[in-house]
Amino acid sequence: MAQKPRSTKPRSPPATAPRLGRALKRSFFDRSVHEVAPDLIGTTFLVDGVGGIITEVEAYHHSEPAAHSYRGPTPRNQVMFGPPGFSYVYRSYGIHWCVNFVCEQPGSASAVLIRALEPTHGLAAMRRRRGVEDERALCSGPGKLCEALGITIAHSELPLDRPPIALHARLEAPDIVAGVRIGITKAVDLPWRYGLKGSKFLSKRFPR
DNA sequence: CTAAGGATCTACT
DNA sequence: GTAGATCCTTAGC
Repeated sequence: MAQKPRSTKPRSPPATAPRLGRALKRSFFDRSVHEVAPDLIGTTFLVDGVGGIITEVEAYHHSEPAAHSYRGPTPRNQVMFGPPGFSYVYRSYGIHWCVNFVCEQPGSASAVLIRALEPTHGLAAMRRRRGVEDERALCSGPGKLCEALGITIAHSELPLDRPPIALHARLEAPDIVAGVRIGITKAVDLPWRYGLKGSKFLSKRFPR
């Protein structure tokens, strides 16, 4: 007698991580921070294989007072004054780490703050590090995503195209929204925050 | 809403 | 040197 057609195959495997685009080279960052920042939306950012799709960033330029580089080089921000394509990690509010990608020519002192990701790779590691289950709470803020990816000051001043860091190009052009930056008290009106339109993985909604 | 938390920077002595 | 303010945030009330 024919058996019931119930599945003899193993349960469908866990959702596989999305296919990755080509690896980004350091030269990707050798452009205006205002071009690089929106171009980062939709790219995949991994640290030791853990990470996801960048959904939210902010641009900072030395010419405006919200930038750490505004008052010139210091021990903390000196990597911002160096060549593009390197990481800049700083301690925020004495508690969290935040990661930036340095852009433009040496001396331009501009960088993109990575503010949120859609987790796609290494979800178990992220949940363990963050101590929360909800996917939307893993990387929805600059401090949260550093905790989820294991980023500390040890990850500052590293090249963005070498392990442990990897960046992969987006496969399709995303719809991007812009707005004012979050958490700053100076130059508050510059619309230099960029986000993936409609994403559920933002630190905060973009006003319509 | 606010505390937590510690480095960093400015403005002085 | 040292005091005091600030800070690209988050979690929890």
